Amino acid sequence: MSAPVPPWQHRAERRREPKQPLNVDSIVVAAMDLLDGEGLDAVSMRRVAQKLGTGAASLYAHVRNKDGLHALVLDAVIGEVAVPEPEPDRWQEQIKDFAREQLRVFAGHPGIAQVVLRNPAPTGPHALRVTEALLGLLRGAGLPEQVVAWALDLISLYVTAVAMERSAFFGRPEADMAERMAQVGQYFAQLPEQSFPHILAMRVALMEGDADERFEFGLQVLVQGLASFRE
Amino acid sequence: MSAPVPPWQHRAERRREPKQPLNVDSIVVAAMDLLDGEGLDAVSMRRVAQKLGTGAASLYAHVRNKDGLHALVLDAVIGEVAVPEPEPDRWQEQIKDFAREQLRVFAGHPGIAQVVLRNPAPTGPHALRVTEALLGLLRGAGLPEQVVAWALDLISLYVTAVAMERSAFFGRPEADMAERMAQVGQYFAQLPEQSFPHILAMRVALMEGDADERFEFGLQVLVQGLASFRE
DNA sequence: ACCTGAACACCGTTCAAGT
DNA sequence: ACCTGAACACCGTTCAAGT
Repeated sequence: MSAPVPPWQHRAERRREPKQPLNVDSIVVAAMDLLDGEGLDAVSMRRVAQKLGTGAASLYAHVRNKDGLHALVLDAVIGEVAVPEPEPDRWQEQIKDFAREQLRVFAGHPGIAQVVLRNPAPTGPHALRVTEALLGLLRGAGLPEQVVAWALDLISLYVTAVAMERSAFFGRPEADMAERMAQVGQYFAQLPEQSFPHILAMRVALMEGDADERFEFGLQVLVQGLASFRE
Repeated sequence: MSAPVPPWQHRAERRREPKQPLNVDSIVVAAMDLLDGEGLDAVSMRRVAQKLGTGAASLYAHVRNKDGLHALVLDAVIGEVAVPEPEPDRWQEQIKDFAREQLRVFAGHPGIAQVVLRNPAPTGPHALRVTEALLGLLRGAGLPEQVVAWALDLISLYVTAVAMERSAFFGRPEADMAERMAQVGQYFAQLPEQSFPHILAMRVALMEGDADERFEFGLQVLVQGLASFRE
């Protein structure tokens, strides 16, 4: 028979938090907290473990490795993407809406786009749901089958790349996008005209438009380009 | 007067290499060697310094930090991109050729595309040369000025994103792209038909085409989409 | 089966000290 | 001005040992 544990020791053992046992869900939640607050670089095995009151080694019983954890976080993020019911008459606008929605969600989790670009063709449950929905939109648009299949990847790639560009400025309030572009504008203005006539002539147009306008332009090019494949 | 250095000590001091003094060029060359052989992740301050027979701290007299070094390497890579003389009659084909050339160069330096996505709008001397040339192509195409300006970014973004996707498979001979796609195909085939009718119906088309065919499809969508803006 | 601390082999960057 | 070693504060992953 062992002596009962005195209460001050009891409390010392669980002083941090209720310390429920580890599981995949709590790991993903902790990882998403770090992602949203500090960006993808903060989602390290050690930081996530620290947030859960344990050591990095403990996570390996629940996730294969850091890439596996990032893939789980990515699917959780994709779970936030709302998908529409197809209305074939307005397929162009629906594709744009879908792309805007996906960009909005990705932009809310800075750096997550990088996981997509490093792990092409995600196959988590939520990614499948979104793929199915986007295929539904494209198949109602009167496009050849092969165009539908490749357009799926092309649209995702465009949205993902834009999302990654945007999160490049995360956590740098001083050197934010507007200021950076102003600096580039100054720089262009003082280039030698003989070597860079086009850049100098286009100097104003090159700086025109905020991030959203540029994204919209790309969407317009995409859907117009796709429409040229209609049968 | 000090005694002359005995020859065995003299040799001991410079036993590794001729050990010419550090400078930016030799640092960039060493970094590119690592990049080409092992990918961007190998281009660390410590590995580059090791290749030059010194310590990481010594590099900071010549480059601001790791991001600065990566930016210098990026511009050196862009220096390999050949640019054409504009022939306005075949602007669509010239834009495609330019994109193919840029992808070819980026693919030869695995991971470099990531530097572009993290540092939008590169302004190194070679980047300027390429920008000037691409603007020349686009301005001869009869597109509105604002379309030319935004198309410049859009084309670069597409090529960069594809390059990054491709280098995701660098150094993994086993899980190479073809095998990965075959696995995805198997996975799609066993999905429940009620939940994923579009994916199942499109299963063959989704797997069709190699990386180059998909890139060409995207180029076609881009130039067709741009052409819809002609005045 | 799950959890842990310690260890291993890495990082980027700073700094005082040397030349 | 340039170079250096050591230090600091981080990494991912493995492993023997615990429960």
